[in-house]
Amino acid sequence: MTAESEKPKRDTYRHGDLRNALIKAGLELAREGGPEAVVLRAVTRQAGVVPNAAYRHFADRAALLHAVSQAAIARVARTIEAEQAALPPAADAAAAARGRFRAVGTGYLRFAQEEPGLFRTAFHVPGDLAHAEDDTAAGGSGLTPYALLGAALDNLVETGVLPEDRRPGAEFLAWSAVHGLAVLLIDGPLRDLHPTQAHDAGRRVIDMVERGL
Amino acid sequence: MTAESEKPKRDTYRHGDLRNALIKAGLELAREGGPEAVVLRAVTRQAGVVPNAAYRHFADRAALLHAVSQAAIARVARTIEAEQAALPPAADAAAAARGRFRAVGTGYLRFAQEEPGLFRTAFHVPGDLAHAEDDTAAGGSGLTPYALLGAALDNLVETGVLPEDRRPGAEFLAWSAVHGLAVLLIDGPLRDLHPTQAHDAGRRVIDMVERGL
DNA sequence: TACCCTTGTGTACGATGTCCACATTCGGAG
DNA sequence: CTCCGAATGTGGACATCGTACACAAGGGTA
Repeated sequence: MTAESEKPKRDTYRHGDLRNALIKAGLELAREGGPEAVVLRAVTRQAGVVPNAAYRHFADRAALLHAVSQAAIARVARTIEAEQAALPPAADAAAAARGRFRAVGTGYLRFAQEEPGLFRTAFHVPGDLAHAEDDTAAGGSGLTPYALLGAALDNLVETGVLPEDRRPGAEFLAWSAVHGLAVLLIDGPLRDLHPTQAHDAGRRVIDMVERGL
Repeated sequence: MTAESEKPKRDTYRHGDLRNALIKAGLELAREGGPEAVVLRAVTRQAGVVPNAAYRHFADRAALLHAVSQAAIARVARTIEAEQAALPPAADAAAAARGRFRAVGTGYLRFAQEEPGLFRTAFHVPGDLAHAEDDTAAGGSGLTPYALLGAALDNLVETGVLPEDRRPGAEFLAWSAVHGLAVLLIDGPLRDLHPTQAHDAGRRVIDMVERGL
């Protein structure tokens, strides 16, 4: 039991890239077990280093967790981008904008289901969403999930799908609905829904948002 | 610093009502600090009892936290009920049903803002929502928050405000939106919104739900 | 080559959750 | 009324955690 973990035995005294190694190990632990599984000692153990070594790169456990959280947010962004990239060609600009908008929600929800541990870590208290502007939380396009949502909404206005006067604050409405569903799906009563049913629930929520925005 | 807490010095060997005392102390700690502040040793300390005494009433810390969580959910229910009770008389049955429905969301959001620690504790992983049927989570009317929402939706159908074919699964839609906003308000980017603005955001989300249901 | 700043190590401390054996008391059976 | 077992609280111990402090190793630069 004790000797199951990797033992990346280092021959050099210096690690070379500890900071990233710690974040990587943190992501692995967060993947199964969520934020509370990101235990400082476990992370350093996995990196083959003594616990205190972490303090050369992070002020404390909270700082480490924050970095891991940012990395997780970046993965959310990537999933959304992938969802958008996989979209079939649309009839017109308006339809394209709608598709891009819906893909934000779909990708977000898909990530929540496929990687619940990372999802919980990504949006862990406090203010991970608030610092969602840091580029450490961005995906391949350099945009955070929040920024991706904003861009999609802008597009909706440009193509005339969404009236301009409804634009302000629209991200809060959309984000609220989709994030709320994600929580329900992860550890609420919709926890063990079949992926197909879950996808269906996602469709319904996004429908509601489109109608109600 | 250390000697600030109450010292309910017991003269009797038996406490008499430890179980409830522990839950009460847990609620106090959860109030400021959320679920992670419900520390077993701190709880027993506050009850004037040795740590191990808790194990006579709860299997482990998780069980204790669960009980505290249920109590917190009950408070959510009470807040919703109060919100509904304070409603002005409505013109007709349909308007009344609408009011009751909106009050569920308003009360929920109010609780989240006024008692963020308890709110986070109430809906803490895992499955507090799933066990939301226990009567330990019910308010004065004997209904849990979830049941209150369901009842309000039923009422909406009865009075013809909501088409019957839209009823199934409607609680998920409504709950998703409102809960998502609550999270945003508590530790998302809307964290430090003025209460008035927050209330406004709540109105907008509930509007969206009504339109989009 | 010599020095110093960065990075990793070792040891130690207080706090936490939980286990085990023991002490105290209440309530019912005789 | 007494005694005894079940319920309840105590005391001590252990592994693990986050973190502080002093020290060691080694790489970059003068």
